[in-house]
Amino acid sequence: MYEMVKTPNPPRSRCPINFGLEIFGDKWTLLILRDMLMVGKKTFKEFQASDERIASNILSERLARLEQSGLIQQQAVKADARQIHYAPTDACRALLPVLVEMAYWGTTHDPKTGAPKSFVRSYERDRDRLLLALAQGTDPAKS
Amino acid sequence: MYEMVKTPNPPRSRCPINFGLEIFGDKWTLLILRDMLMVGKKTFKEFQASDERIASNILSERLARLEQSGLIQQQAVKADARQIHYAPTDACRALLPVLVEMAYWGTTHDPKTGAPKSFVRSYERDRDRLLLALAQGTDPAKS
DNA sequence: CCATTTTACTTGCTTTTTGCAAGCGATAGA
DNA sequence: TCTATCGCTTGCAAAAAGCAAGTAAAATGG
Repeated sequence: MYEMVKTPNPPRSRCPINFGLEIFGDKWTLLILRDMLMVGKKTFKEFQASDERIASNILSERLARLEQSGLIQQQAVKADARQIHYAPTDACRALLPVLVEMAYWGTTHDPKTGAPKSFVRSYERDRDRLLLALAQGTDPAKS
Repeated sequence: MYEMVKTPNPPRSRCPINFGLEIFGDKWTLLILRDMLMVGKKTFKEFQASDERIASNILSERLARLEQSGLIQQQAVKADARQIHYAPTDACRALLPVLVEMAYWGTTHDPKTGAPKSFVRSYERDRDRLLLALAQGTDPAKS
C-alpha cells in the first residue's frame, strides 16, 4: 500500500505554540517553508535541491501534510503537465515573521553563520520594512 | 550504559534557520523554552507537569542538549539539594521573539485556540512592549 | 515516432528517535 | 526511621527518519 498521510492525532494541548509545533515542529518542514516564502521555490525538484538535502520520501510526505494543514496548495503548470507548483496560502505567508525571527537569531548566535551581514543590518534598522520586502519578494537581503 | 548526549553531527547547512532547527527543531524543545521563558518554570518537575505531558526520558535528554547548546544552565538550589534550577542564558532569552511570533501565529490561526484575546491585542497594539514585558516577567498577557 | 530525459514521486529496508511504564538513588520531611 | 519527593535511568515496543533504488507519466531530441 502506498504512503498515506495519517489522520492527525488529537492535539496535546491548546497552547498556540504547541499548535504550530504539531504542524511544523520537526527538522524539515520549516526549511521547506523557508524555501517557499523566502527563496521563492515552487517545485518538488527545487525543494529537493536545497543545501540540507531532504530525502524525497520525506519531502513528499511533508508536502502532503502541509497541504492537509492548509498551508500550501497545488497548482497545475500549464506549460508542463509533469510539474506541480506548490504555493503558500495566507496562513503560510503569516509564518514569515517566525522564519525571520529564527533567521535573525541564527545569524546572531551561530559564530560560523553563512548569512550575510546585510540581513542583520536590515532587520535591526527596520524590521517591518524587511518583512514587507520579503513578503513581496523584493528581497533586500536574503537569508 | 546510561543515556549519553551524542556528539552533534556536522550541520546540514550554514543557513541560520537550519542552525536553529538543529537545536530546537522537534516537537518538545520549544515547549520547554516556552515554559522557561514565558511561564517562569525552573525545575524538572515543573516542565514535566505541562499540559503536553513530556516523557521524563525525553525531558531529561532535551535539558542535557539545551545545556550543551549553551541555551540553559544548571543552578544548585541551596534550600533543597535534590532540586536543580534550569536557567536560560542570554542566547536562550534571545529566542523570545521566535516564541512570541509562533504564539501569535497559533493564536490567530487555530480556530480552537486556548490563548486569551488579550495576547493578540497586546501584540497588535505594541509588539515591542509585549516583548519587553515578557522579558521582565511582567506578563501583561501570557500565552 | 521512438529513445532518452525529466519530474514527482513510491518502495523496501535499516537505523534512529519517540513514547510508555517501571524503577532507582539521593535527599527531605514527619 | 519511614515515607515522599526529585531528578532522573532502563527496557522495550512503535513510529519516524534516512538511504538507495525503482517507477509512471509527460516532455524533449533526433
